[in-house]
Amino acid sequence: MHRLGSLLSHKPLLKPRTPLYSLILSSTFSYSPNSTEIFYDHLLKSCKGSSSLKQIHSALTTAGLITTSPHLSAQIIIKYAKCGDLNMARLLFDNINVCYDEPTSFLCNTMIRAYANVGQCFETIKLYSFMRKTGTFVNNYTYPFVFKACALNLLVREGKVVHGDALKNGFGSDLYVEAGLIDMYAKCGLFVDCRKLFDEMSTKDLVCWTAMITAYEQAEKPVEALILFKMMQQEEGLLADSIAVVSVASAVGQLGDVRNAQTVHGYAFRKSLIEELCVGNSILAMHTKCGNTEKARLVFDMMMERDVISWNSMLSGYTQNGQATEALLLFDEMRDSDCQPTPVTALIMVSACAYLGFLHLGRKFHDYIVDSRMEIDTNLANALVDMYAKCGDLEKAVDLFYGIPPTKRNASSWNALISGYGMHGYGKEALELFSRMQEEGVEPNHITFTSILSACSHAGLIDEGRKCFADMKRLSVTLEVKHHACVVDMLGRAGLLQEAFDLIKEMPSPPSDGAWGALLLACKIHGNMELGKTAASNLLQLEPNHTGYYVLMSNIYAASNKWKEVGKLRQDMKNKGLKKPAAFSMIEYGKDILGFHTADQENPYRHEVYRKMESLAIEMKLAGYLPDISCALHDVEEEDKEHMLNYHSEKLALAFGILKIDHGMVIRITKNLRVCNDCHSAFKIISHIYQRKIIVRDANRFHHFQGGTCSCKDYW
DNA sequence: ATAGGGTTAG
Repeated sequence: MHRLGSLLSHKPLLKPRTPLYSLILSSTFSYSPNSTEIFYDHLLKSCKGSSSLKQIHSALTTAGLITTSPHLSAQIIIKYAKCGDLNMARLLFDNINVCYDEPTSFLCNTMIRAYANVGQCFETIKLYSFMRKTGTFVNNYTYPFVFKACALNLLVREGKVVHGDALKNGFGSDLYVEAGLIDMYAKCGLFVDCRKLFDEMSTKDLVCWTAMITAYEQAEKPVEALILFKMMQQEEGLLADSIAVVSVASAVGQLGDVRNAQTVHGYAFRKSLIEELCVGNSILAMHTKCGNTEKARLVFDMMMERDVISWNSMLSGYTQNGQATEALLLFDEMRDSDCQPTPVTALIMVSACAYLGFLHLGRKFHDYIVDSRMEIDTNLANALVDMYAKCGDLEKAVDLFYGIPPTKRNASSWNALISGYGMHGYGKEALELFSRMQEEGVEPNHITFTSILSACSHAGLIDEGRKCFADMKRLSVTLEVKHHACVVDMLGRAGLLQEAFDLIKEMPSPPSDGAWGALLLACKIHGNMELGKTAASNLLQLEPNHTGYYVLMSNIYAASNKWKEVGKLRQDMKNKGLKKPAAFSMIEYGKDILGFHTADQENPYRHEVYRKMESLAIEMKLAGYLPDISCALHDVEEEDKEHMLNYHSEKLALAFGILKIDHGMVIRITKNLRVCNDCHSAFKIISHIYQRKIIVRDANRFHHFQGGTCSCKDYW
């Protein structure tokens, strides 16, 4: 930074020439190549690869053209720069400059461009300074390169100095220079300077508008971006080109605005812009961010060509919209395509496995990453830590975390590990890690606090959770609604229903469905029908079509034998066309993942599994287990309820595990819905009777059953 | 003979 600053403050040895002088220069020396030059020019233009370039280079040297033809020397420098051989380009540049009395602007611009394009700001600025020292005319071609280099390296100070030079030399109202400046100020985060410059421009072209729109979009101010886009169309009558569409699509995606998405899509279609790869990609990503994977897939299927960004966008679109299975299927297609997966692809697929809880598949992707020698950067390593934790293999998650070099661990790395410990019920460990994270100088963020609060809730660490919440207020961390919801959940599960309700009433912003939902769940666990009604009526205003809340409330009524109320809720659901999501449990068996529905009639193992379940029921009773029939929803005889409980999907999966999985092995089960009270008690007893370790994942929490107890100490 | 604005992951 300092070295660059001193470079710029150098007084030029020669007075820089004025624009007028350059005009004279360019008209006097207007260039026309001879036939030899045209021949070599052609050769250079058609040359591909560095070996043929070297051949042409030596031919040019032999012919003595390198030092006598400014055109050809510039062309070969451009070519070397494009091949990434900046050193050779520079060597040529220096040699040529020795041969001429003064370097030419064109050659310097060419060299500056080469440096700017790869972000070598130090060399860019050195060369700019060299031009000024030697009195080489700095022109409207030079500035955009310098600004680009400054933008890429966030060198605001240097950029401002060059900005001043541009103004002094009369290039302040060159559209190319101004667009470069807008972009530079935006990328450096100086939005005020950026907007001021933009507003003060007498004429603005499409590029300047797009640069300003992109500035807002990148700063996650999509509303402002769209306002500006409307102004551009209405006040200036400018029509968006493909780059403008890409930027606007991104803003619409941030808003998740379905209607605008349709408008942008329609525009891109009518103007045939959607046929361009990058436009197609951005429209695709826009739809997935609006939650519309079907539309996105339609765009994807219609694309004439696809690059890795198209594939990655579609894959992540599925994963983020809860269609991880679709992502897995699409990945198979990708492997048959001519697109090679990148570390970003791997990251998406690892998150898909995390979402599904497919440990076996997650391991396979991990192997795949290692086998294909993909670079595992911090992001990918974090995703792997998260995946192993969410798939139930906490030890492996911990291993991988410590494999990340301490200097490379960021907040997300710590968050993945902390939430991992929290999910598995290790609240004390999560809190310890939280302290260590801060000791090592990593700033906790809102996700860290969510993980910590939820860890306290899962482990029943009420006092610690309260303390943490108080600390957050003290540390002036921005308390979000979701943090309150975590505390409501913690208090509620612990049976402190009134305190939880008070917290909801005290919330600074209107309670989210998450907060009321946590309270409703607590009411179900602790059988509080009155408060449950309050929670449910608030919830049904916020989320009238959320099936889960209807089910919870009807569970509460059912537990108190209020069958009329249960019937009413059922009728409401029917009228709205809502269906209770089917309970579904999966168990890992060797390399397979086997699924069980409630009272499964199609499972190939159902006969032996049902037999085993019947004998398990007897064994459990002998060990003192009492069925918790409040978990059976149906308005039927007690005995039948008991019977029905035995066919909950997770119990069937467990019976299968006891039958088929070798005794020393952990039984891993994943359920899409929360495990019910009765299954929870049953699993504890079975873990004791059969001396098995059982790990169950439900709704993002783990239960480790062993020796008759559960890691969650019944705070679940 | 050289130029400015852009898409995926977290």
